[in-house]
Amino acid sequence: MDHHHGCESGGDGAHAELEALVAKVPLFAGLTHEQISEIASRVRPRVVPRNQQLYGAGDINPYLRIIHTGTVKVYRITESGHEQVIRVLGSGDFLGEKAVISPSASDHFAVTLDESEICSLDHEDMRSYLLRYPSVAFTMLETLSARLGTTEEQVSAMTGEDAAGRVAAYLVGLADEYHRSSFLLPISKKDVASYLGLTPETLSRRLAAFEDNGWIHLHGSRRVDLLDIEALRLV
Amino acid sequence: MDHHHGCESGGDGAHAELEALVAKVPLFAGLTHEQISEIASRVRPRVVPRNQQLYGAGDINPYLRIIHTGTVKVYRITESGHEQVIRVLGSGDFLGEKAVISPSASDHFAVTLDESEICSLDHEDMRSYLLRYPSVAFTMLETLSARLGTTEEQVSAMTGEDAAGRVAAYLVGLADEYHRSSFLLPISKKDVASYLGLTPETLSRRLAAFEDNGWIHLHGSRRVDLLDIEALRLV
DNA sequence: CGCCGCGTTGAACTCTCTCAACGTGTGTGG
DNA sequence: CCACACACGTTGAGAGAGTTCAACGCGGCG
Repeated sequence: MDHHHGCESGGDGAHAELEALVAKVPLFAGLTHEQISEIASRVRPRVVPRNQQLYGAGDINPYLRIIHTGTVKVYRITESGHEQVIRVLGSGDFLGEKAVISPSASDHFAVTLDESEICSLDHEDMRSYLLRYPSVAFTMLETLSARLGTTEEQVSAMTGEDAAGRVAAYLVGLADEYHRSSFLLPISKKDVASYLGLTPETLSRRLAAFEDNGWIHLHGSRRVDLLDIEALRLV
Repeated sequence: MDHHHGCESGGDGAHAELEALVAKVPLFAGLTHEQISEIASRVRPRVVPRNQQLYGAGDINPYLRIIHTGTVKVYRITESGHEQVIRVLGSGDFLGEKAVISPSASDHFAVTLDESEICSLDHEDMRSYLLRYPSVAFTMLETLSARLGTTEEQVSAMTGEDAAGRVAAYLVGLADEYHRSSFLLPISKKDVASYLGLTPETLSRRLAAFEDNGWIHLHGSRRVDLLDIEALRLV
């Protein structure tokens, strides 16, 4: 009983372990034990090292991937060669749903930022779950709908807010998400800049200005303390 | 058989008409005749005059709306009072799905641009169809996934392309959609500017520059002829 | 027929990007 | 374990693109 890749050492033990993992995935919340078990039997768990590309533009990527631990960055390269970070995924999130829903070559890239545990599901299997288990489809609708809302807000922010406004909103958003006013940036400042549609230089200047105003405090290259959230909310 | 406005005047005739209407909606493609009939019996058709607001930010909007004819503009007002056009809907499109999927106050506005025939579905009913008819949920997933892709591209375009590039891409996109190099803008130039994240002044200047280059020809306030699509594709 | 909003044009301003140089830290290989 | 290298991050100065403000012509809806 020892298989090669990572996770699944033992027979029943590993399977039970895998079921527990699958049961924790929000996408599969609300399924019965049997249904979870069925899915777990077809899932391929894997430990992916840091900085590994999961797929790139042009790839036909046949898997829905679910992140158990770690972080994944999804980005796109524009025609002008400019890198645009689309979103950052963490525990419980999934990616690759587009390939499941409407198979076609991917137009973006996905890379791990930390060592990550990721489960892969063949898209034929996933399709069958979507059609057989309405709650899975419904949860996926919830997720896509929420993601669409976020992306639409991003569009508004790009044109409606200036650099300072976007940076401030981003920091306040992180504080809300973590329920803390001191936190580590989930991605490098370079990537934050890309996500906000700014150059690294501009981001650096805005952060420096916020610090001069006494609104934030920067520590090391990732830690941020928000000292005056109200001031930041007012842009 | 003369009904006032398509709606619910007569008995069977009107119902059969309504079924034919529902059967044409992409969202309900693939359903059996009985299922279509069930949905048709719960649908509320309505003719909406031009420039009528369907719902606004803050409203709790309990309907999924399906557009049979006409055009609807969906937009958002940013904190700074800036209007941002999110998308423009036409025949076969639906809106209000967010209220169905995760009920909450709307954060955007929807207005008719032409007189439009629009069917409303109570969100409890729609929820039940989503859970009972997997193909409906799947089609909705397809739609949301495609819309998400479009919106993500919009984000990239906002930061990766300059004004000329966005205007050119928009014009070429319309030509592709209509399969014609001469067409009418679906919305006012003011709204086009908002959609592209520009001021009306900048849009006007870019269009004038394209016309000077002999790439396009403007006629009246809405008609556009593309004279050199290749030049436009190269930005 | 009149009016309001759309669209256009002009000129000045401001914000961000670009280019460049320098400091830092992180990961790697000797 | 240390040294080096490369990518990240910061700071400065300059240029360019889009916005803003203002005025005016035009057209469509009431």
